[in-house]
Amino acid sequence: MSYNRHELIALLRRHGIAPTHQRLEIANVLFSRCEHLAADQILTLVNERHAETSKATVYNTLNLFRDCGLIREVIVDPKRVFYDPNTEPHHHLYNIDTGEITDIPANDLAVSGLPELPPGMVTEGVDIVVRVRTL
Amino acid sequence: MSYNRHELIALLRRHGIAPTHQRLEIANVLFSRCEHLAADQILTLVNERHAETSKATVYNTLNLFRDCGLIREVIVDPKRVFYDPNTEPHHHLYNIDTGEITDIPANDLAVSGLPELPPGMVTEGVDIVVRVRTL
DNA sequence: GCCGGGATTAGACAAAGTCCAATCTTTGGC
DNA sequence: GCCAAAGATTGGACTTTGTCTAATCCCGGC
Repeated sequence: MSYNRHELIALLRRHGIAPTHQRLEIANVLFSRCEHLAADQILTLVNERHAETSKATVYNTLNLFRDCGLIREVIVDPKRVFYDPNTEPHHHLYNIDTGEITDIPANDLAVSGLPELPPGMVTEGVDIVVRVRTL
Repeated sequence: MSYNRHELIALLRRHGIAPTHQRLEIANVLFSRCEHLAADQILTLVNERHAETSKATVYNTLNLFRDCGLIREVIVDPKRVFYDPNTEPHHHLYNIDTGEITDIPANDLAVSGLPELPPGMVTEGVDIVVRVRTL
């Protein structure tokens, strides 16, 4: 799940996103590690060598990537949104002590007994969060 | 699920919470309707007739109620936390268009295929959010 | 009714995220 | 390769949610 510059450009183009400098930097940070990062962490990482990307751009870009299905939002911490470069169907393990987030593949996971949806509604997704604590 | 003043006092006492004026007002707002309310909505509702409860107290009280297991936090909207007076095991249906939150009883709902937890960790809870959209 | 400890308060503060208008880049047509 | 238009980026002000603090208030036990 690590990409070189050309692959990143292709990835963005495939999603209809113009590959600018800043977007490539942000995409690189996201896809070069398989972690769940918050906007402020991404802002720090992107500007680690040379400050060249603003806060506004980081937020714009993350929202854009999310809208284009390139990344997913993970909402487990009321303080901040995390971004997940893994768009395969999966769920999350959330350690409420450390804040650590781990993926749970959706493969052999099944939910039974969900009620019928009210008419005129479509399911957008089912998110499962297993909240754990260090003993 | 509606309580009179005496029942509310008993409810707080049972959870080891001193029943003050403001706490009773807040408990009343929470338990007299079976909705999922955010802190700012509770602040408004509590002060509807006479302004008598401050923002700080609303936040203090909600955190206290949550820590004592009187209410539950629902984290589905990155913008604000909702509070749920229903402490029975259940999950949530979240309409991403309207923001409406509905309970899904956990009775006949089962999740199979969850992986083993890493050693030294205990499950604190499993939250399922079905995100729906109005067609 | 008095007293002490816990509860409440206004308002300052903090952090996450949005908005804006000016400026800079990218891109497609030539 | 060059140019203009469309789109992207920017700093900084702003908003919103929630926390903190130190002063004041009030509840319950005596």
